[in-house]
Amino acid sequence: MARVVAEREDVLPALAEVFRRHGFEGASIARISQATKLGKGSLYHFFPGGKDEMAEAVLAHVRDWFEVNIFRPLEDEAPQEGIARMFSGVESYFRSGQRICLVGAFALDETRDRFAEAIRAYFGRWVEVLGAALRRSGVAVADADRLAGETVAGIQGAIVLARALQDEERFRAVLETLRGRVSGS
Amino acid sequence: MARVVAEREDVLPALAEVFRRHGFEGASIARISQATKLGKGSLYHFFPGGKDEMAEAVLAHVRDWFEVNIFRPLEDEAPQEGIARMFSGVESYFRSGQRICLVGAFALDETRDRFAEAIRAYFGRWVEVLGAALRRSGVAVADADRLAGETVAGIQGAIVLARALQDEERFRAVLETLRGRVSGS
DNA sequence: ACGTCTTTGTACCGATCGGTAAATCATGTA
DNA sequence: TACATGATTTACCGATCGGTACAAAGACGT
Repeated sequence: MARVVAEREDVLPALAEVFRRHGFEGASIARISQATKLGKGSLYHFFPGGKDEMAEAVLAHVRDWFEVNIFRPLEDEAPQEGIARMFSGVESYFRSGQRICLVGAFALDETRDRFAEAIRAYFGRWVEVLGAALRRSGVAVADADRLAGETVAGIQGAIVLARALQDEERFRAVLETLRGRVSGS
Repeated sequence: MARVVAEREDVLPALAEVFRRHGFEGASIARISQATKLGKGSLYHFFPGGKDEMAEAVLAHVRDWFEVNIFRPLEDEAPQEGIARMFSGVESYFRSGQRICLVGAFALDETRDRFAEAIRAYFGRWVEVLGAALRRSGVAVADADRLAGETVAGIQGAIVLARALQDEERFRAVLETLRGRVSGS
């Protein structure tokens, strides 16, 4: 009874990796079946809505992870600590740019329209909660939102750049610079 | 005789749009045929190498545009002018984040491996040429490369963020901030 | 008008696509 | 042991995938 939910949850990380590597269109059911070690039958048993439901579940799973490990600390802890936790959390989560941001990737092509709400919620909350932390740390209200947007954009761009140049040091360098921006000025 | 090349060139913008909207895997031959108004026969006549050759041609075409409109001005003009031209050029080229960066999108999923050289060359040259302009404008050698990377990453991230939030004002705001970074500090 | 070379439309190929259906298997309970 | 319920395997569906073959049509110099 609890096992059904548990097993579905257990598959989400592998499922997420397929979507990350191949994108929504490139993630074929055959590939998903292989990566999750679940046959087609089981797959459609756990996700009757097909690929769309799988992607939706993965997006929710990612969102949950960020909620617990990034967003909530930004809200609850002291600004400096929350922000420091965000940078280190992001760096290890994205494996220095070797692992991409699933939500960011979905935002780029036409699959964005299919999952518009989940994508908007993820980035909207990130910018909002980081902006609030910045305000609490003394950044002027007029600058906080702009600085939050610059930072989130910078992280997403760092992933693109690091993958393009195949240089994870570049990812760390950009994040280091961003870290200086939010604590310095 | 010259017409053959000319027609192939004429199709590249429409071809690029298909890859932009659907990604490499999502850009089916049927969709490409429809967008370019070229039948399968003509398509494989102009691009005997199939989809891979089409994508390669599009990447080269994009590269050429940036070479002429962004990279070379950064090299040839005064640093401030070249940089200003870069920002305004990028803003109109990406249509305030409504149009994505094809090269950046390719860098994210597994199609990166297929076109690794073209992708690396594009971003490598961008960072390099922007870094050189920054050095000429007086930025310390130690900071120029880092600032260039931050800027290019910021632009890529701004596209992601603007599309995710469906807010082109956000794109302009991030670019405005980046503009201040490279001229200010 | 002719022959040549480029361009196009169309039919077709095997493979794979996402998804369905139903039979079978495993498991826990009464 | 008998039964119910959840989980899995397997075969199959029509549609579409990327790509090929080839003949008809068009363009063009002579």
